[in-house]
Amino acid sequence: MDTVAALHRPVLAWYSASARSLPWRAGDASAWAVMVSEFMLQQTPVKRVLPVYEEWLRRWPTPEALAKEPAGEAVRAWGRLGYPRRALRLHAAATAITEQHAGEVPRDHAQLLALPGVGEYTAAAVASFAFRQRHAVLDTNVRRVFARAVTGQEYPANATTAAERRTAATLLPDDPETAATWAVAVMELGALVCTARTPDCVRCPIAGGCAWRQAGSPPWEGPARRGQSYEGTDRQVRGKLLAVLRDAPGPVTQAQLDAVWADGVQRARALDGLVTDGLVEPVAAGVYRLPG
DNA sequence: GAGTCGTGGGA
DNA sequence: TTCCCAAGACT
Repeated sequence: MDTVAALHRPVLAWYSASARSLPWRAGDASAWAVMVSEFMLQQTPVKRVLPVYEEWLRRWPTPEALAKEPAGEAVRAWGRLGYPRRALRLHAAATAITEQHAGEVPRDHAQLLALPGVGEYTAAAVASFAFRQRHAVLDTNVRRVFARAVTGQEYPANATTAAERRTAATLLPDDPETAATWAVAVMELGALVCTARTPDCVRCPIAGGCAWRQAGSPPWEGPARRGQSYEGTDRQVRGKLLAVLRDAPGPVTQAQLDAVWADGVQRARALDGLVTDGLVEPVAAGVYRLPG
């Protein structure tokens, strides 16, 4: 289909001219560096990732370096990025890479997918960005660009569909190197131009062929996207509890934890969840620490 | 498949 | 100010 190939040139040209200079995109960025960035970028804005990423790569330049440290150090160094289980999983992935892959991030997509914390998106992203392989990379940005440009809807559905995978596969350039650049280019287009709230169609290289624009930019009529209530949830309590652990040099007491949330029932439930997840370790009666 | 899991900044 | 949501994974 010429209509397919016709999308490639303008998007690739736009990316060449407009891409952000990000450390994990530098020519000397290792596969490990790419993997660290992908874990951190899951549901987290680039701006907040940057300083933590730099610190992590300086401190742990290889999977082996991270694997040598207690998981709690990874959790502490995660700082306030959010979803701290990612730190635990990244540490576990580093351990698996060290023990099962001779310290080298695997190039094989299936082996990547088998690592802790690596799902469909991250496996494709690492294989594509770090190893320049041909994979469809479907993140929230890409899904939104395709929903608009191809399907003519303002937003994609909540969960990735088979139709989206077909679309992504169809649009993927044949040449692996070109496919890898295409993947990051579409993602960048979604992040900078085809944004969720107020797309900047004036600067969009494919606005002329965008199905959503051609349809008059109709508003989203699908099911309401689920909101993320936060205030008063267990997640908020977990965050407060873990912040106490992160900010303390060593083990903390029950009293220190009790001080951050009034509801004892909810507080106990949240703490129990953190212990179950392996983010917190009981050391003695009423004493807790980050995992050793 | 729907719920859970943090955090903070921009519109 | 309030609300939306930002390169998902896992159960």
